[in-house]
Amino acid sequence: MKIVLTPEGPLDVPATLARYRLWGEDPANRLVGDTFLRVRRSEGRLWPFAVRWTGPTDAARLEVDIPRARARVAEAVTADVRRIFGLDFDLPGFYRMAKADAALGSLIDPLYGLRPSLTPGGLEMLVGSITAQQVNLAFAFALRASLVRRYGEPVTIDGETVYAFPDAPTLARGRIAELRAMKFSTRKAEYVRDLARAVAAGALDLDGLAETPSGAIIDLLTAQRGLGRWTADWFLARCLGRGDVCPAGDLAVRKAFVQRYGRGRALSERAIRHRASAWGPHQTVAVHYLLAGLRLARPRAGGGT
DNA sequence: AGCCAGGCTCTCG
DNA sequence: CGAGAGCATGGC
Repeated sequence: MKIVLTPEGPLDVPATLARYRLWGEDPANRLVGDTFLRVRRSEGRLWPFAVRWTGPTDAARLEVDIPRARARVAEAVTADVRRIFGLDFDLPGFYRMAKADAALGSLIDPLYGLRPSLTPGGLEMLVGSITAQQVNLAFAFALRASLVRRYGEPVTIDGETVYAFPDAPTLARGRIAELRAMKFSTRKAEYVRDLARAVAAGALDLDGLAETPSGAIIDLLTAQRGLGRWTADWFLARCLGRGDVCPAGDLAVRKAFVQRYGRGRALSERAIRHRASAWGPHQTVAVHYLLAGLRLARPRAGGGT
């Protein structure tokens, strides 16, 4: 089945998807030329799909191809695509607000059409965060890639292999020694396995949080060993797609605030949250622009986040 | 060699 | 509480 999506407002696909290639390969989110490949789990089966894009930033067009799928699966895949390409963020609204902010205003033009890319799977998002704790992102990508190749399920589409991210029961059965061999620290291996166990046992329901207040979600997640405030903030922003989030503890976010708002001086986490709160529902988008702005300042930088 | 990477837990004062 | 050590690896 083929579906066409036309975003409201601008969409720069290469900039939006840059995070899937800037620091390494993600076998569960593949970029092959002008095509994005991923797998959806639905009705107990795996449904690989391909997304191609055409048209200019102001009139982008996404063509989704889901071989052999029927309406129900196609609907679920469409929801995934909307999240991955950040289609539900109000970019025009963000730009109207950003014009009044000296630092954000200067980023509109060079990053026009950049959207936050959301991760459809809650477990995938959290495991990704665990791998990224405290280490450089290239190493984090290598960790995640080996985990996906070892525990995920490969599927072929368009002659390419893309992996379904491992499900909770599979990860829950993972051996610490095996993860250690993949260069996970013992701690991170435990965090991943224990998180997967909690999800598999139904003790932690990551799919039923749509209506839960952010504060309650932060409490819920940080009660799980291995998940702190930083992880919870990014989960709200990049998994649930909430707009009013600023991961103020994030090293790169702090760096961006020093650069744009600190006049060379570091801002406290508190000060960063306070300043970001003025952006209201556009905080998540604003933070992504600030992060991409960091790379913009350097030569040969991409536009991703 | 030594410090830093888009953190988190645990311990100790 | 807040501060500080430890975690494991790779890049510079």
